[in-house]
Amino acid sequence: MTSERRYWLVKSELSSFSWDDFWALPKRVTHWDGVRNYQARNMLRDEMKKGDLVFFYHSSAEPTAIVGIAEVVREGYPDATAFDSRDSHFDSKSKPDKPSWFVVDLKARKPLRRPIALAELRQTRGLEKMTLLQKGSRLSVQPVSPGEWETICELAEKG
DNA sequence: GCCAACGTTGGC
DNA sequence: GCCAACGTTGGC
Repeated sequence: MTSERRYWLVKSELSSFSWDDFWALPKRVTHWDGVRNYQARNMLRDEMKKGDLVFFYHSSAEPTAIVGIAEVVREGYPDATAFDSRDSHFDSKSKPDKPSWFVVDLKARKPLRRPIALAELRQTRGLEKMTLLQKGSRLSVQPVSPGEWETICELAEKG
């Protein structure tokens, strides 16, 4: 292995796919499908590598928070929901021989000892540059720096 | 290529 | 439910 493990954060609306839903899946593995943003697509397709670790974040929740840690277990491959006309994420412009959208497989590894709410992240020194905290940041897949990762894990451990 | 209109995200 | 911020679309 020449490359360092990298870190990411994915958002999910509490009501559509929660950490508990994730944890209850067979093998705790899911396809991270339905992403329809090119910046996020590029990360799913090109950058997220097997073994990378991923914070799982609840949006539209009370409170919004990072709640668990997942791992990339399969690297980018075409998003089948884009090919299915009955699926809400169907995209007629995406063809199996020239797919527009990609997924990775994620496996739920462990819940944080306690959820870390957005408000707490905002108050934490060292996280000022975190993508999640930038004004207007809406990316549903985003990079997390090693320093940010460590800071947040320590916060969760402190209890 | 510009940019107004529109749809979506997501915190509050 | 509101609305600011953002990305995409499409007329010109």
